[in-house]
Amino acid sequence: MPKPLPVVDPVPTAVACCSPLEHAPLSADQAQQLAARLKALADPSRLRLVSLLLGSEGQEACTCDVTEELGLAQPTVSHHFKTLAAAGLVTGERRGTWTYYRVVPQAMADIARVLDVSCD
Amino acid sequence: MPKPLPVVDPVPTAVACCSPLEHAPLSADQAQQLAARLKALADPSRLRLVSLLLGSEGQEACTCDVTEELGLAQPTVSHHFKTLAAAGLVTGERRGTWTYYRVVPQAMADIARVLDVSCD
DNA sequence: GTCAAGCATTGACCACCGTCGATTTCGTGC
DNA sequence: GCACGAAATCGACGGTGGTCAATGCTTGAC
Repeated sequence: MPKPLPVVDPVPTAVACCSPLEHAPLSADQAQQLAARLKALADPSRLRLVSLLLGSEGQEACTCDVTEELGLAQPTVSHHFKTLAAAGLVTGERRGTWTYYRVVPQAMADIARVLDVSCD
Repeated sequence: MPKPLPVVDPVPTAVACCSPLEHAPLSADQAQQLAARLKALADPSRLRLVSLLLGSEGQEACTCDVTEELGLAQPTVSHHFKTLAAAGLVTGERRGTWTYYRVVPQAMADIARVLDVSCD
């Protein structure tokens, strides 16, 4: 196994009121954790994937639904879903032949809150 | 010139009330733009850099101030600052021998707003 | 059981990126 | 002018990541 896709834990639930970026400087570990989540989002294909999920019927979609729209091969889409899931940004549920993915809004909001440094 | 560091423009000022991620699926171009900004943040060293700037006296610092704290060589820190500046996340101002960098809060907030999809 | 369809996994290729040593540029002070 | 210090640039190395073809796995239908 070349690398077990670290599976980021829940999300560092912003400590106090504002962004933890402002106060105590990020430790190397904290920075590593946050960077892992941001890196999962920092790809055009994955951003479009998230966007497609949010804009789909019932805010969910299966791989075959988005493959064509993204112009990517099926394994590539599957790989991106795996990356997003490992970061906790989406969840996948198998229903029959298809696997339906949906965004985890809380995970997105948590990241957004950490980045919002305009509350001072 | 190996690549002119695309210098992302201002920031796509979120269109309406909520995140543009939810409505019309991101175009390839939009996704590319947003990914470029996120990629600039999706690195542990650069996150710590931002954090150090925000936590510094006057919310600014010069390269020599943070080099030691990050445990990186001076050219590496300079490179990270350049990356962040190209994404519009920090600005640098030369004052005498030193160059002082500071975070652009609005740029951070704009990214945060795009990612916050919890308003539906 | 067999077959077909949707997904996941593997392996490989290529590009990009983080890092550093060496060098160069810029600003200050003598 | 010259010397010193801070920062930027250059060149190179190693690692990571996005992509796809080929393959394997799982589910549902017959």
